[in-house]
Amino acid sequence: MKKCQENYSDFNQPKLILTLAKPTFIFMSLILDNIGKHVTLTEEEKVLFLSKTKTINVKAKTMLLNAGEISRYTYFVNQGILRSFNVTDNIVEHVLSFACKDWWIGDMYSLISGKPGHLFIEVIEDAELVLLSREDQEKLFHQIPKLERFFRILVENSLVAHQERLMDNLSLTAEERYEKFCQKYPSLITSVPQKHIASYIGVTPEFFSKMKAKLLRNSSH
Amino acid sequence: MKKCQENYSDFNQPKLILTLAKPTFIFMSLILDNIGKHVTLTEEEKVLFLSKTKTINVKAKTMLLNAGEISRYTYFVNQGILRSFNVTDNIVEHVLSFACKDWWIGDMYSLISGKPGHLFIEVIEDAELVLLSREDQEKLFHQIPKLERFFRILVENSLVAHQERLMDNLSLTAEERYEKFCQKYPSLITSVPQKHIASYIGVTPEFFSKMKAKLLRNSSH
DNA sequence: CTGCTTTCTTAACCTAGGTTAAGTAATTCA
DNA sequence: TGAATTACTTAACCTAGGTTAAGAAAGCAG
Repeated sequence: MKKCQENYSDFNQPKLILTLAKPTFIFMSLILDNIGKHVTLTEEEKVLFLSKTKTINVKAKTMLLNAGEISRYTYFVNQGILRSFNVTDNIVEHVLSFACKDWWIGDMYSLISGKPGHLFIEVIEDAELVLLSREDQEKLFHQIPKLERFFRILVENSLVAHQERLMDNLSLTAEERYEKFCQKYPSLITSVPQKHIASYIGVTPEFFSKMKAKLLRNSSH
Repeated sequence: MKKCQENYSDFNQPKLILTLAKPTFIFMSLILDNIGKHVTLTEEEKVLFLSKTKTINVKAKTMLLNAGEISRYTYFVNQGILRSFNVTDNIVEHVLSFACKDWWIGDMYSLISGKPGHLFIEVIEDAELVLLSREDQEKLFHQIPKLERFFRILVENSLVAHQERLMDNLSLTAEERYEKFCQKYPSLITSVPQKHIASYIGVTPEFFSKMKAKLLRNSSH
């Protein structure tokens, strides 16, 4: 737990230091494949869609979005790891979601309301991201109705996942929630600081540490 | 807390005892007005949409959906109160959501996966409901793209609400969550059994009762 | 109106997880 | 490489909320 004041405030002046990049060749079709899981676009539609996106490289620790800012972009992860979280009492962080390769992340509240959001979005591991602005997204919904279908399905799935997590938080112990986390995000277990995992499942880093020690003790003997 | 076994099992044989009803005149346009909040349909589109819906009257205590069943319908509430909940260890209920006049409710997981769901949907107060089957809904998405837009927006809003509730559960006390509940559902405070409110905010009925007594004591003097 | 069922309350006791604090291991960056 | 920061662990103590149980109140069907 840390004072977020000091950590995030210096982000305000220099404004996003990032590298505009031609999408790395091996990732060019990752986002199209992702869309292809739910709808089939024509070649022309693919080109039109890609023309509205920007691809950027961002270093670990970059804060892509601060609470209180209006969010314009939805992010698709070609590579790397991000997290979104909020901060209560200026101190305690709560991780809302992680995003790794082939996942989408954004501040839906700010995107749809156009108001300042409550979320921070931070790069945990150097990342290559595809950006889609809400403005372009909505234009694309008119030009390519299949894209609106795609995002409708994407949001439906996300809603179901959030409903399940809500119920899990009400009915499972911290240990059981950790087990589910491990199933859902196996790749993250070792690659993000465990205090963020603790925050995601809803316990303090201290309790998480105690819990993990207990799990080890029980499994080894 | 009760054994759900006895309460719900008798629902299986007689299958939905309900009254097929012409939508009550005063509610005829409630669902159209609701849709009109986000998209504008032509008169023909309205007629087409309504032709795919059924309106029914259901008595309090009817179980519209049991966990383990495949859910075919999304419900819109013209009048009355419903709740959706799951049951863990065959005993403990967790309320996922309430729905009163002008709200939508359904088991999104089962609807989109086509698999048996985990939710029960129960009528708390005699209700008039508009039913839309997933099958018809998807046909309508092709015939009236604006309807797909409407549901995309509806689900986006629902996602934001669920994200906020998730964060609230991680960061607020039971008392603060109750306060938020009162703001969000003022009409329910007195009209649903308070054990359901306790469940919604994530505490036991006993603790809820204790908490309420404390609030009263503090406010009165 | 009456008995039965469901809901609500109260109270004593319990526990999962939080807090504080201090020390140890990793990272990071100069 | 080594000082400084950040992350993790451990342990003693604490508390919000759970559990169990029993009685009171309120709904409701006959």
